[in-house]
Amino acid sequence: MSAFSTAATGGRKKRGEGHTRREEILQAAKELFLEQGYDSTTIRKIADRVGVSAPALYLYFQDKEQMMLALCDQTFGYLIESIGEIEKNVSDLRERIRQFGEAYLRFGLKHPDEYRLIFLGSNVPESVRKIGHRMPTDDPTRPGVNGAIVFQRLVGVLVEAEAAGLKLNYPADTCAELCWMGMHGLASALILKPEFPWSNRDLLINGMLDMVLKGIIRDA
Amino acid sequence: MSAFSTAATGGRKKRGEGHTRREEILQAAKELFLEQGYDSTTIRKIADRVGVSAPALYLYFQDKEQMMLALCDQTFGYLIESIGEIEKNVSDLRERIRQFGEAYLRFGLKHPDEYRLIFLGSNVPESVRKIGHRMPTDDPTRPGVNGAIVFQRLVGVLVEAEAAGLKLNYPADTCAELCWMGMHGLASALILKPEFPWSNRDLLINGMLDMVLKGIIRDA
DNA sequence: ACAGATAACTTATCAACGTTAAGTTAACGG
DNA sequence: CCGTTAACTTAACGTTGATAAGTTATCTGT
Repeated sequence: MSAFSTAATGGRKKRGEGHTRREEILQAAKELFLEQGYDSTTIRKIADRVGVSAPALYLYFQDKEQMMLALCDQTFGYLIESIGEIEKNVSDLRERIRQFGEAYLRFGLKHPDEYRLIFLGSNVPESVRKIGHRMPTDDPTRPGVNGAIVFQRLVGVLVEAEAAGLKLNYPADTCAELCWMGMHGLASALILKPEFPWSNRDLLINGMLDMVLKGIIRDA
Repeated sequence: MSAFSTAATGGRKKRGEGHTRREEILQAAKELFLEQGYDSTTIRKIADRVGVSAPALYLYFQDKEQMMLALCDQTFGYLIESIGEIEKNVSDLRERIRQFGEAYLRFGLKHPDEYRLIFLGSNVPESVRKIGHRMPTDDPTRPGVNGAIVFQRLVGVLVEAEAAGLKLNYPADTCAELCWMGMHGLASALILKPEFPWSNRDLLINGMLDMVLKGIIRDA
């Protein structure tokens, strides 16, 4: 009776193998979320792609939202990684700030759907929208902290820069907020309105980075 | 049988008075959208508040989305008005740009829900998300152009500023985009994440305005 | 080998949603 | 007072996220 869908993964799992089903569900959900967006990705579509019934998903996730949270944490892990590499490789602090911004931007443009889901809350329940700034101190085991960690790293490098003698125009946290807001403004504009006749993308990126650095760090 | 809801507005309209019903629906929809957001505002809730059945709404609007579009146009009319006043009263062009930015920001913070709906597309169908940049040239009679007009005015003042001798760091349209992106980044951050421990709001606003002007206009 | 126990499912169902079809009522023009 | 039709209503459809309750298959202990 049940038509086998494209990525059905065989029959019932053996005892103790439930976690593999969980990963299959996450994989299918990720594909569908990226293909069709959050709203259009229904529980039933995910279940079909995995090859199980819809209620089976509720054995592994509390609800649709928790699937999204798990996926977002995963994707944002990649951004945290690349930020870690910049911290390791770029010693000049002004340049490090700039590369943070650029990495953030490139990440957003490379993963527009995840970016939307975390930082723009497009068609996502409020609790998902909030995970972009959920603090790790809240409860480090809860999903969704990875979005916030990115911001904390930015504050970190700014504090470090100030300690190293760079003159900031505002307190470090204010500077971090302004920096993030500038980057976020650019990212969200390009992501939300791709059909707008924006001027050259690299010109905008470099312009924004210059603008932010100039606005935050007192000129040498 | 039908329980009269809070704002029920009497019985059936007389012939030719349908447009007043239309306005009642818009008013109820506006209240509910602002109280509960787009998703939570159901057709049935709107109909209840007006005091009619749910399908009656479809006599006046094609669908839920068109109600939102009509409301957004209305609200953005206010911003266009205040921008018009700035154009009339502020002759210094650098100051005019700054006040444009501030007006935009204050407007966004005063009407966070409309802002979200137009510029952030939070829980709104894509066609609603797009009206923030729908060009008036597309079809001036269609609802939703008011969001775009705001941006065009910004381009206008920048072109004017350049003609008047102010030195821009980039082409005028690029400058307008960067300016808007900065303002939008700040507005959307404050609106989407109100529970984040932002530093002082006025400090952020002035900081962003300084940052943008400094980034766009070459120093005198 | 066989009897629970229980992980891993399914089928049936729910209430709520946006929307449509089709019928009803009431106001006006002649 | 009759017919047209604007202004509605009731009933229903197909989908959605989610739950309840039952079923099947695998493992453990004896």
